[in-house]
Amino acid sequence: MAKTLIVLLGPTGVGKTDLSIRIARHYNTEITSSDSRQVYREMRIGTAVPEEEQLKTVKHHFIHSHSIHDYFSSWECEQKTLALLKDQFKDKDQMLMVGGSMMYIDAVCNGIDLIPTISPEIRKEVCDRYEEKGLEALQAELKELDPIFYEQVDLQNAKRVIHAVEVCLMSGKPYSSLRTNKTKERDFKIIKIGLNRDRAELYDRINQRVDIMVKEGQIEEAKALFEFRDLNSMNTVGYKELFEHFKGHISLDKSIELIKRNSRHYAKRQLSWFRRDEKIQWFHPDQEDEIIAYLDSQIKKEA
RNA sequence: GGUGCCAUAGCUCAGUUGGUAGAGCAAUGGACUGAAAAUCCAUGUGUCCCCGGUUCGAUUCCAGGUGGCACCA
Repeated sequence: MAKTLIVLLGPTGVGKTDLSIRIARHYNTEITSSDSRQVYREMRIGTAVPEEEQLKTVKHHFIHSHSIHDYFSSWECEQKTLALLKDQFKDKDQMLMVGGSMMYIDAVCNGIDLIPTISPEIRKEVCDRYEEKGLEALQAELKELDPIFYEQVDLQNAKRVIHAVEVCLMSGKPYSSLRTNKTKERDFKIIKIGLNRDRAELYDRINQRVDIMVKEGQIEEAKALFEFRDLNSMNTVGYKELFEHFKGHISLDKSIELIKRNSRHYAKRQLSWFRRDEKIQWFHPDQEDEIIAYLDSQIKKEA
């Protein structure tokens, strides 16, 4: 039988976690996470990590596996997840991957190109130049270093321009020459289940979830991490807004309102990314039986 | 009960000396290759409270009604 990776994806707050437990138990398998924030053990309430009970019921991987001080990226996600799957598929036919981080999912399913990790020195150098001379200077630099990518990139997006320049400097090659645009072959089958619900309903759930997080101690959790606010891992919805409040820039109510709005925006961006993936079969989270039936039929299909 | 003010987008409001309207926020669509819960781009959705009157034409002016707020009883 072909080994199968079941991917359960969808926007934040849609209800992936609860369903994932049922699916994992149905196939008597474990869960690997594709969530760029739940990997960090210092964050619990604000990232809506699965409940203790759920973690006990089904073994999870890449939940709280790293510290906010660690470097983690979609490349690590791809490498580590593939290694885990290789190991798990020795005695399992199915594995379940759950999470909403678009690029992480993409990295595992399709792979990403080999690009050098940017050294802190280069990152600082390029970011400083951006601060001092502005976006236009970096655009001009990119035009010199990689005229091909210069034509493709969204020039208004400073992060993209900065990163392209960094890669060129780091590798000594044009960034575009490292981008193969090829999908990597996997030696396992992939079935993608997308969860979605009515937009108003989704936003309602998101808003309510934020209120619950606050009740459960999100403010205290964020306060304890305030000193690490400059870490990239702390550039996270549910924390960065509270940091603004701690700095005295906005009221507590305003920061909570912003957490809700930013979560909604994130959900919208996730849907926008997922929509173009034709391999995703979409369901409402309540359609548990339909989902299991669909998975069963797909697993059998090519076997 | 009386007087005054207000009623325009999902919300807060601006505006039209009479030619069917626009800001902020919210919202919507999109992009995305090692920071991605990041970052960037685009988009105005409307019985201008209701009913009459004046007018070629009323969201705008006038009368009445309804609702809200304030003050006086």
